[in-house]
Amino acid sequence: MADVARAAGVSMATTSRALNDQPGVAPATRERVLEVARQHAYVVSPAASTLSGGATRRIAVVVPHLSRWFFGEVLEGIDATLRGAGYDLMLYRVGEGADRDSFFELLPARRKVDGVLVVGIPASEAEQERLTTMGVQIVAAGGQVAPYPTVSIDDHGAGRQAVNHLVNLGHRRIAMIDAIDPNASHWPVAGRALAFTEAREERDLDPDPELFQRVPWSARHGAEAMAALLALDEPPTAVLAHSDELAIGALHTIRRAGLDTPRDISVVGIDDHPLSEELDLTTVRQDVREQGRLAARMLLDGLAGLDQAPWTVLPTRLVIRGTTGRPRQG
Amino acid sequence: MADVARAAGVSMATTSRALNDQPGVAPATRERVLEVARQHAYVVSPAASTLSGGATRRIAVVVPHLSRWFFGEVLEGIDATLRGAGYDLMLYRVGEGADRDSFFELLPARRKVDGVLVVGIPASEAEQERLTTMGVQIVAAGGQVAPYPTVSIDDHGAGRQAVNHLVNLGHRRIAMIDAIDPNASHWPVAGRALAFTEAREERDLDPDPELFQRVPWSARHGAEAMAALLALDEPPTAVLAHSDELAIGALHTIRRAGLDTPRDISVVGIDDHPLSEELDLTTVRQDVREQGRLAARMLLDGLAGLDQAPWTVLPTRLVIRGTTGRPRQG
DNA sequence: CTGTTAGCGCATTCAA
DNA sequence: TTGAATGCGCTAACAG
Repeated sequence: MADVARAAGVSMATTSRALNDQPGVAPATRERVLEVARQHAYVVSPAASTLSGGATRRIAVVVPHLSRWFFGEVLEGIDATLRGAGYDLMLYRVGEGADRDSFFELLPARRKVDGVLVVGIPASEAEQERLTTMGVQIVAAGGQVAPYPTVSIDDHGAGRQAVNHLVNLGHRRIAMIDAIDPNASHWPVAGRALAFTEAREERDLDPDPELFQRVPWSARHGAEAMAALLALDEPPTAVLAHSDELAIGALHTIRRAGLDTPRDISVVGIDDHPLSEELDLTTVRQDVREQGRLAARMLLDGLAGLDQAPWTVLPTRLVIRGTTGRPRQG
Repeated sequence: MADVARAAGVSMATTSRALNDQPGVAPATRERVLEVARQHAYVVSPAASTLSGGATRRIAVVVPHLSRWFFGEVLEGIDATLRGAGYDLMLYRVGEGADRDSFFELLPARRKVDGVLVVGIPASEAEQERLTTMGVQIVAAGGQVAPYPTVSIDDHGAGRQAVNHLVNLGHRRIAMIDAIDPNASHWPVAGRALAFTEAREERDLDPDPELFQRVPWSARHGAEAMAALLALDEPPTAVLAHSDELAIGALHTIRRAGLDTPRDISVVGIDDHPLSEELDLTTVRQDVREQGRLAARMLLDGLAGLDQAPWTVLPTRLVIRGTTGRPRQG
């Protein structure tokens, strides 16, 4: 930078200010500095900036999975917002247990990032406090309630939209295939299952406990759960799946059994996975990418000292496609 | 670090050496320094290390997409290897055009990372040169041939495995649904289509050009392409899809048309997408996560000054499931 | 509006 | 094997 300063005939301080869009530089001077910098193909060293008390202009994004559609989609949104603001994205995939602990232990102390975006897993109060006391902003995204700024959908409401759709079609013997994430000690999106159990009482559904299946998150497990449901003495007339991936597995079991949707059984999922449109799956749509965008925006706002909404809830919408219909004998 | 040095009764130089596992420190001294550092919950400032001539211990991973299964899976592999080596992962999603240019322009000059892992998109020679001259290592992963270390599958071979399977079953009127990525100027995995066109000649297949469809990468487009194929005067008896996502779309069109696989038509994909097992799709399996692991390992080796394999090709394997069989009048 | 000065925290010479 | 000194490149006070 010294070279640029000299070539522009100004001091390093002015150069720094010009390069960082800071106030207190005459427009003409600023332009001259910028021009010289361009000629020298000069770019500031982020390491030096950081060391000198500045920020890192890096954001850590913490996810429990990478190969699942939801997380990729959130990342797209986060990436777009961060890049637009000139921030870099550091990706951390942390599971539960040791590597998670070490993550929350080491990251803030090392001052590697200005903020943390936690996606899909709740950070404990201790972890949160650890971050904020180190001056690191934190925002969460994706199905959870947290004591810090959060953007998510209303999982409980989404579950209701799905169940109500089935109930309104006339179904009474409704099953749910719920998901449990083996990689998470707390399951953030219990709201979907809650909506189901509530509806069971409020809308006078068949309370048979065998109609509630809980399996790991995968199409295969969805298929197995569906097989178990079909094996019941009296199979359900409709199934609510915690996610589209589970629903897709269920659909396949139904087909293999020689049954048809929605003639023999209805299936509704939640998410609106890219393949769902093609598989004609009725589902509750959420805008995942937008959640990423918003969460990143909130984090950036916090970094800028602006007020943040404490909890933003994005709407969901029932998308009726071909896998749901009235039960057989109306 | 000064505090630690004082508390341990040694100089900063010794402290630095001890903390960085460098030679020239008496075991006893090293242990004492480490112990003091632990008590003080001290961690080195990466910014200061970098500034002082050290490396960043950061790797940039460049991908064209984030919400597609393949890229999430590669990232899982990369992340695992990088984390194990104590490196951080900076994620860059770059498309084509302006933001891509600016990426390759700015990243190396800013010395933000020690190396770059390019996934799924070929870097031009100019871009590659720009990186290496700035002292940044580069390794590629995923379906492409590049003038620098690369790990991929043999796309041509994978295509062959798929076509041969169909030919061996007795099919002669075989169609291909190829993928074109609207986000990429160069399409790296042309090998799959090449295998198809070659087999057409070598194995005496029906050369009807209408049997070759090329569509954007999505289940929906796969479905549309399949509809076009079914609308032909003489539909194919088998279809090779460039990827499982396209194949899944095709399968759905087939079902909607009241046809059955493999009775009326056979379908084979490439990838072994997580949903393929559940949908019983015959496919050619590739180990995507391993590609990520290996690519990261190669990059790390290069950084360490070790020899790198110039081009590593991972095996693929035909997985015969329920969507392929002999043609109707065998 | 601009310049001067003083660190930021570490790795690395070169001596001892 | 260890220590003292130097500089990495920049930003933030403070002065002018």
